[in-house]
Amino acid sequence: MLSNTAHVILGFLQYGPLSGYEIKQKIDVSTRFFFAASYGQIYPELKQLEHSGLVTGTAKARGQRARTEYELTDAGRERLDEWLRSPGVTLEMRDEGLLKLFFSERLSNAEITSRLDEMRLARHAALDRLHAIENTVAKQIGRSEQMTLDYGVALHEFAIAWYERSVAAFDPRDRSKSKGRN
Amino acid sequence: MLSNTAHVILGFLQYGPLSGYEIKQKIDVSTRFFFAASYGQIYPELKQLEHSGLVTGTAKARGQRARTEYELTDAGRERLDEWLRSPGVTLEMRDEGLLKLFFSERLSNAEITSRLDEMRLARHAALDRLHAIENTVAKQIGRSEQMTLDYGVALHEFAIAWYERSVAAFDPRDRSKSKGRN
DNA sequence: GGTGCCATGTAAGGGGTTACATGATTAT
DNA sequence: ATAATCATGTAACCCCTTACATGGCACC
Repeated sequence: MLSNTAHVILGFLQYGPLSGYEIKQKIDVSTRFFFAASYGQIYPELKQLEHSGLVTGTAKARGQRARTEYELTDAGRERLDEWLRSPGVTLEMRDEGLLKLFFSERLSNAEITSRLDEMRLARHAALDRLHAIENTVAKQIGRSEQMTLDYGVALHEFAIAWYERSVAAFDPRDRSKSKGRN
Repeated sequence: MLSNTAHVILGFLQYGPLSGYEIKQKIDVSTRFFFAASYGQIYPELKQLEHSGLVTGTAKARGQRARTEYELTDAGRERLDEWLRSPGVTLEMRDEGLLKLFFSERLSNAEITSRLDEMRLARHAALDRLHAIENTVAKQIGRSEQMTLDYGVALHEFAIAWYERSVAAFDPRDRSKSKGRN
């Protein structure tokens, strides 16, 4: 069984050879908001994928700077396709803000609306990052990549709307208090 | 620094003493959809929290069946409050279905709409579980707990609507294909 | 007497992050 | 010259899940 990180690597390699560094960059400007990965994961995983014969690494130094490009083998492409054609099972989320809200029974309305406001601002920041990505790479990405970006935007917007509704429910008279970005 | 799991434990203990088993049960019918935990986490964490003086365990056997009830110490309550009053930082999600969609550039429309349909059904199942919880415990839970349940329902409904819109975008003429639950 | 729930735990392993270490190259 | 970026990697650690192990109790 391959980890999801392994599948992400295979996924990016389907369009052509990449170095570990480049894969990390791609993740940071695309899947990051619903699937992150770090170097500490990527480099060892690449070696293991090579060991299993799903990718091959080729030394492609740039000047004196060492660099290894990886590309899919036939087995790797097959494995990727198999994964893509099977149902996606894991769906996890960890939302510390929501967790705090859940346990905030004893807090004041002001305190709770502060948390909600912070959550809203965090979502706005995430939205900004997505919009920035849209503006830089959106022209060169495909249909399904565009869809996931779209989902991200819609999701954050949904959350923002929900926070706003909740704040209003806590604080029906005073609508002037929410800080910034309205 | 306490882990989120530790905070969840403290959070549940604020309303009265509980055993590890009971904490796990509570998690499964409440925070589970945005924060899960297993026995392998809970029992060791309880011991560590006791070691740090944030909870105290008392043997409360039921007949011959061993049972340890934990309750918050003053330090534990203080620590919980501190956490509740600070901004919630971590917000992660891992959505394997979305990940597959992202890499599905080369798949057929039928294949992609299959994935979307599976995702939709999974969300429906999650919604059913939330509604079941609402019907059983909703009367005895507080305002902020109710809000998080609410969020869960709204979130799944948002996702379902998005999947439906996306399937329609792929398959504008044939609206009859989506399997079940319409 | 078996099934299912109550109740507690541990061992092994997976998956992941953070911090650190090293060095080349490019832009300012 | 120096900061930023390219590029690769490892060690330590954290958090968590799965599987296993044990046994009492209740109900049919």
